[in-house]
Amino acid sequence: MNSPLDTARASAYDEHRADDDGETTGPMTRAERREAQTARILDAAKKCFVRSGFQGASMHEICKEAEMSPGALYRYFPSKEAIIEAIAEADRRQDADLLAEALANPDIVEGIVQAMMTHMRVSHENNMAPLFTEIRAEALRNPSVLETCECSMSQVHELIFRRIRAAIDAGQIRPAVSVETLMAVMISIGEGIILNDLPAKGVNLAEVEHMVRASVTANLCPVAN
Amino acid sequence: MNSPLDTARASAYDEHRADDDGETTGPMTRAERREAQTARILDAAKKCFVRSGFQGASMHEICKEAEMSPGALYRYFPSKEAIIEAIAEADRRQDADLLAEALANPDIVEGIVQAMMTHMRVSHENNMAPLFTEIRAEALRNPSVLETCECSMSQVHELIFRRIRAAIDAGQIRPAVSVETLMAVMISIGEGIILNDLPAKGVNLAEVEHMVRASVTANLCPVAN
DNA sequence: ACAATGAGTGCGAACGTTCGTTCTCGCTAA
DNA sequence: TTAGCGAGAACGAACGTTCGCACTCATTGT
Repeated sequence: MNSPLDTARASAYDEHRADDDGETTGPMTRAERREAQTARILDAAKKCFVRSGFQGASMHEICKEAEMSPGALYRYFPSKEAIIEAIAEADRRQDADLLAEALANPDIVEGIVQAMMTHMRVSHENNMAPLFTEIRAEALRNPSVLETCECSMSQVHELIFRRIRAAIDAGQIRPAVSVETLMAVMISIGEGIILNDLPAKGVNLAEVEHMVRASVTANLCPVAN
Repeated sequence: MNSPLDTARASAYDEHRADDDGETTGPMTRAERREAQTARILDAAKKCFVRSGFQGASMHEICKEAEMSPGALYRYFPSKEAIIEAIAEADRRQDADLLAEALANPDIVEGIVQAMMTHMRVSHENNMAPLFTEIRAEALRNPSVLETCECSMSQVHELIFRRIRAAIDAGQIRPAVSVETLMAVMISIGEGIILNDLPAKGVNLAEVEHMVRASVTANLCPVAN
């Protein structure tokens, strides 16, 4: 009937190059711009997902937050699902890296304590707890998000597992239960602490650390030196 | 233009009275039938919400699961929101009752251990873990669900708080941290264990109980008798 | 040096679908 | 007789996504 272009058009191709911070921005290459726009979308989507949930946030909402039209956004991600996957994967990878780093501590008890405490602190500072909650819920019914979680976590799982086995063989600790149970429960404890975002509730973090250390110590049963 | 009823209609008013189990069902009063239908809807909705999430499940999906038309369903609940609230409230109330019962144990350490273990077992048996995950996520952005959670949990909170204070005053336990931190961390641990649905992962529950007891004991520091 | 090119990018109306909800009417039970 | 219940088509709104076109800019041929 009528052409899709019979209305006046705004002057197009507005630049969005980092006008948020005062950074002086030189010219951008194609690739740089593409990367920046992708990050812009992920940033906006994260905000929307935290605010409204994966299912509750609409593409229009994300577009508005990213100050971008749907047509533009779809140049970067083929679907809403793809954005969800990208965000879930980035979050899980960041978590995994964080845990791996903390667990590098040669003292296994301190490694686990630091992993939990650092994870908790970083999650709070970056406002990740709501996103983590959302990802957990989504993983229950979205196979690709589930796989992302299992994949990134299996590395950490494997890491802790070997560390514990080595410590047992070296006679440093003598847990009363199987390594499988030890890991399952300690991971559950860690996740519970992260999800509850204790720093946001004004809980004394030094005391939390004391409790975490007491729990880990009680379950790993380090032998007296 | 045309009347909404110019097509053939199925013979209406099918009875749904408990044809699922073999129970012989006598005549039902208006009130009984109303209650049964309400329960039928909540049951179906719960299944759908577990399967698809609060936002992902559609009213049509719930209607199909309940074998009921939208028109019929809306006689019992004014909106989808109302169904979500009803389910969240029932779930939280059941949890609160369960915890209160377990905490009645005069031995405070055993009371807390039993609260966690029983809660975990019941959640698994009734397939509540996914629903709990969903409710937690929904509470992040749905004020009425949030209020439901806080209301039902504040009773349990108060209960534990008083029990711990009394035990401290009686010299039975000597925790190293404040009661507030003690509760926040122990509740986090409990929730982490529930959410992870350890029984579904084949974890040895006796060992889990051993670990939970070790953690609680280590943090409450019961004085030697 | 510069016009021509064409892939890359943004816009935003519009698409078809599905959503939560309403409506009307026939049927049932009190 | 009548108030309540159930069916299911239909509603407007909102959804995720697509479309056609305008515009930009790195590359290319001259």
